[in-house]
Order: sequence, then structure tokens, then C-alpha cells
Amino acid sequence: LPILGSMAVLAEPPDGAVEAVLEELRARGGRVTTARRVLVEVLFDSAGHHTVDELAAAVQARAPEVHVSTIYRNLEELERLGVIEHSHLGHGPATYHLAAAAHAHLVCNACGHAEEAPDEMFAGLGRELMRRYGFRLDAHHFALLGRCRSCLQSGSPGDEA
Amino acid sequence: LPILGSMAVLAEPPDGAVEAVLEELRARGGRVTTARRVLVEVLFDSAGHHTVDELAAAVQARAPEVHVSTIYRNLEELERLGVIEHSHLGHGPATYHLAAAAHAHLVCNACGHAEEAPDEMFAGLGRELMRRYGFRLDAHHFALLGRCRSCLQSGSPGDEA
DNA sequence: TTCGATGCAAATAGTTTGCATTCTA
DNA sequence: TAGAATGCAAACTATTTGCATCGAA
Repeated sequence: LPILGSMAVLAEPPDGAVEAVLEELRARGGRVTTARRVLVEVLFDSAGHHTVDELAAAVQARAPEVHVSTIYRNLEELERLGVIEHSHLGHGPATYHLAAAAHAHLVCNACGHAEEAPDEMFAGLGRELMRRYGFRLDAHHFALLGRCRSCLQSGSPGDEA
Repeated sequence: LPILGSMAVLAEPPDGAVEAVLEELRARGGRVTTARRVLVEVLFDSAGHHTVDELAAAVQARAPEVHVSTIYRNLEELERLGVIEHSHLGHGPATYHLAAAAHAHLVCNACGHAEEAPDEMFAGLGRELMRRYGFRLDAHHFALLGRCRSCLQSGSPGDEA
């Protein structure tokens, strides 16, 4: 998988967004370091989901001295700020994405293919869970697992369920 | 449905169920060892979800020489047979439970409390996912995260979502 | 010039694997 | 007695933490 390619689909004017996040960081008493600036730039430059390893590679391409542990710490901070979210798409590492792009994840047990589903799809279930259990669903954090169309068609063996 | 077919109706005398599983193991060319017998007994003796550590402790209470790695290997085997399933209820270790007791899990982001929801609740969503994406949902494997009733009421701070 | 942030190394948690040995069938 | 399964140690993956140092405000 490509290490977040050159400069993918930008939904927003990144420059403004990046500065806004850094400003928010400063406003909270934090400091704007190279590691932080580059990480935020990388996050806004590349749409989609990225593992810490991918993010680290992209950050280190611009600032080689930045350590993974710093990336972890800053991702935590950015998540606290509500800028990003992380999800667990399977058994591997977590993936991070901009909170603005929040959605649920459908991951295939067989081929690992990940698909995104809009929040609206979960409105009915969410309402029902609230009614029956008083539980407010947040469908973003963990993936919904199952079997994707093509794997169902090719009738791949393995688990039945 | 589980390969165990023949005799899988649980909520039955556990002794019979244990023997049935061991027999199935044998039928597959496997061997019935102390480690396996005790693990299967432990699984049938205790309803609910258990981490590998818990299962290991229970097994080792009866057969101290059994090693965790053996437990892992046998859990994998039992899952392949359809006797058990594992789920990821949060960031910690996976939990294992009898496949007959399969259901979805609602886990609270704030307090970690886990609740079970019957499969029927997901029928509507499942149908919709199939219609729109050709995706067959399996709601068991990962937990659905959110905020539970009491945490919503006490208005605990933290993530908004 | 003060602390917040960093780099690094080491610790941790959970799980998997290689291999010589043991024991079921 | 063949080869499936085990115990143990070590590897592995993902993540976290302690601490001396560095640098933004």
C-alpha cells in the first residue's frame, strides 16, 4: 500500500485548516513544534485512513528526526482536540483519519477490503439501541465485520456464520 | 452454523457437550489431550466472556503445566470447529465465548461496561447493508462502541461524538 | 528562562512461532 | 511408533512510558 501518496483529494483549503489546528494547540497552552506542524500537514494533505507507520513515514520524509513515539503522543493530542479519530479496522494497527470524514467502516473478514458507510445508515439501529438500552451508538470507532460482495460471490470457504 | 452440528444444542448437560466436542476433535484426526479436555470443560462450565488470561488461570487450576501458548492454539482450533467465537470488546485482550451464545456487544466508551444485544436488533441494518453494499454483516466479532445509559445521565465529560 | 515537547531506550501487552520433547491413537 | 500436540523461550506487533535534553513562547 502506498505511503499516502503525493497530495490526495483535498476537501478543504489545507493551509487554513492546518493553521487553525496549530492555533488551537497554542491556545490550549501547547507549543507548535516541527513534529506537530508536519504531522498536521500530513493529515490534511492525505485523505483516508492511515496507520501510525504510514504517518510516521510521511512525516519523516519531511522531518527525519521525528520519532514514532512523538507521533503517537501527538495523535492522542489531536484526537483530544477533535481533529482526528482513530478506528480499529481489524486485528492490525489502528488507523487515523480526519474527524470531518467520520463514517462507519465495513471490513471484509475474508479479503480485508474496507468500505465506508455513511452515518445515516445507522440511524435506525442507533434509535433502537437508545430506546431499548439507553445506549448511544458511536459507529466510528470499531469496524463492522462481515463478508463483502465479491467474497460472497466467489463463495470463499472458511468461516460460515 | 457450527461444524459441530450433530450435538451442538447447548444449554444441555455440559458433560455431553464436552464429550461431543472432544469427539469431534478426534473425528478430525486430532488428539484428546489433558490441555484440550480441561479447556473445553472450563469453557462449558463458565458462561460469558473470558480473556485468555482468565481461561489460562482456570485451566491451570486443574492442570498447572498447561501453557498459555497451548491455550491460544486450542482456542484457535475450537473456533475453527465453530465451538467458540472471540470478540474485541475494546482496546484490551480479546474475549472468548461459546458460539451458541453469539450476540453483539455494546461497550461503553466511558466506563467500559459491556452489554449484550440480541442478533435480531441488527436484522434491519444487516438487510440494508446487504441491499446497498452486498455486505453480509457479522455483528459478533467487534464491539459496538458508544455511551451507556448511566454515563449519559451522569453526563460524564470526555469525547463528544 | 521556564516548562511543554521531544528523542531515545526500554517496558508493556497481547499474541505467535520455532523447536526439541512428549504422549495419544 | 508416527506424527499431533505440548512446553518453553524467544520473536513479534502495537503501543506506552521514564527520563534527560531541547526549544518555543
